[in-house]
Amino acid sequence: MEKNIRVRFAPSPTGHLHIGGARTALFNYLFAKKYSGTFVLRIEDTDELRSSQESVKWIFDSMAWLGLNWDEGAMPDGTQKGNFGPYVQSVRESQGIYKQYADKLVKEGKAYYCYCTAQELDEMRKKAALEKRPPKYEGRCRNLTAEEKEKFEKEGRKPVIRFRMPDDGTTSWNDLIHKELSFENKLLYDFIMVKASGYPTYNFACVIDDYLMKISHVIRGDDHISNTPLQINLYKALGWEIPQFAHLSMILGPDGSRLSKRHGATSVQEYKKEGFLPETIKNYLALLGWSTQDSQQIFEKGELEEKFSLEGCQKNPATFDPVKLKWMNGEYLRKLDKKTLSDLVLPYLKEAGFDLSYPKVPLEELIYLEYEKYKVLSEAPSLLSFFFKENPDMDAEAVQSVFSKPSAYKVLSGIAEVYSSLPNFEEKSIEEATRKFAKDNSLKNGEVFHPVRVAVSGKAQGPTLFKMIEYLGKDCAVNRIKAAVSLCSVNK
RNA sequence: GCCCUCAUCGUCUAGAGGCCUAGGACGCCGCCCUUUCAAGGCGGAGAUCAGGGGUUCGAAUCCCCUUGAGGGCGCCA
Repeated sequence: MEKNIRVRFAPSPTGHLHIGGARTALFNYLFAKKYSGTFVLRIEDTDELRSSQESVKWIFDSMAWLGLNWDEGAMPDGTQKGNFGPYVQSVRESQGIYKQYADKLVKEGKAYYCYCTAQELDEMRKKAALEKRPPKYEGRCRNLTAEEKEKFEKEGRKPVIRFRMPDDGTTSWNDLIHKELSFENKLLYDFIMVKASGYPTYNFACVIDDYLMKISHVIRGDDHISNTPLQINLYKALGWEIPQFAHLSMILGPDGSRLSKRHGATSVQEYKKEGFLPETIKNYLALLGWSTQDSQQIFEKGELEEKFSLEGCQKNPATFDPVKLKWMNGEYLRKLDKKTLSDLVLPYLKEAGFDLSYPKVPLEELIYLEYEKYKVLSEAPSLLSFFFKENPDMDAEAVQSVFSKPSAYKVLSGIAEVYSSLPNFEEKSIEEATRKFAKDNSLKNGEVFHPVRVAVSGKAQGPTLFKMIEYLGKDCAVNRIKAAVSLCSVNK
């Protein structure tokens, strides 16, 4: 690869970091890592109405959580890191950076003031639609005379600055993912560079900044393909070198439409809250639109950074599959050691309002008992609840199916005796005693194990039985079994 | 309406003219392990490579058309 690879992620702070945005950030990050380039974070807050400081913070938080650290750009503490700052467009605007280039283009006749109002534009579009013409701006203000301008100014109209698009020829580029892409200039339109408020628009600010920040590769979503010829013409008008472009495919929801809120969780923050690991999100997102030649699924730490390439990127859109995401999270969760898993699960138990002081054994032991069950961290409370209270919630179905067996009463009353006289209340001795009880009473193991499990945990399914009983402790286990005796429908 | 893009199992994908009677992964089904649920192991179903034309000795792979899907046509980004 060429030297001085510089890429950027340029989110607009109008909400949480979306899963699609996170993927764009990830691909830029991976590309930079792969080629030892520089990853820049630029804040594109030129939407005065929707941008917010809060959103900037959310984006920083999500990026940090995912481990997508940037080498240059706006930093969470408000500073600007790097030699091409500031990296916040509103700040750049206030320094007159955009104005300077807009003025230059106007002076050179490559851009012009347009006095059309929003309402007028709207009417023009409606009329065009009615007449089955493309709804593009027809260049009404392209050649305004000084008198006309003066007249508009007197009316108090605030002009915008439009780029004067070439009338003929074609604009094409060799997209790193899509190969040759080309547009006829006559279909392009005189886009607005500077709004009436003096703020730059996306298409304008983006080009100015990518150039000034020496961005070598613009890696962004497919939805920007039609903006690209506009931007390329701007580069040309300015006489600037055009960067490489790579357009990533979109992420679709299960119904085939663009992933959005109605498909469920879409922000990185929501996935974090649900209990997905950042490693999972990174890995899964990487596989959405990219793959290795051997279709590798799980990547160890650092592997993505090493194996990523634009060549492996898919042109067609990918459907987001929450089921596979969960499977993958389970894979990552199972690799965690006791301590790490426990630290991650604890907040969920706290939030569920559990009495964490109730269990007599270390919490990390309890948590680890079910380690291969978790798909997302938020499932932990329901899996472990019976460890944290005097009387477990009894699952009606389990009670019905297990305690209605003729042998249940005998088993539970008998085993309660066995357990209470057990000197060493440990997994091994509990198991031995339980098996012996079954044998002595000519019962199948299952006939004994099942009712005991339900009696002790309230559920038909759960952790390995004897370890679970040990962790509950003798008193607790015996009490629960005794209490369950009364639930047996056949009393003999 | 116009422009652009895309098209391999339900889903993510491998595949860059013969290695493909199309491979992997998720999900699904079955078996094994097992006190349960998982996890794990093994096996299975599942794609005439959207359809139709070409090119070629030979096409999932190249070309054209059709169809379908997505994106854009904002003083949003």
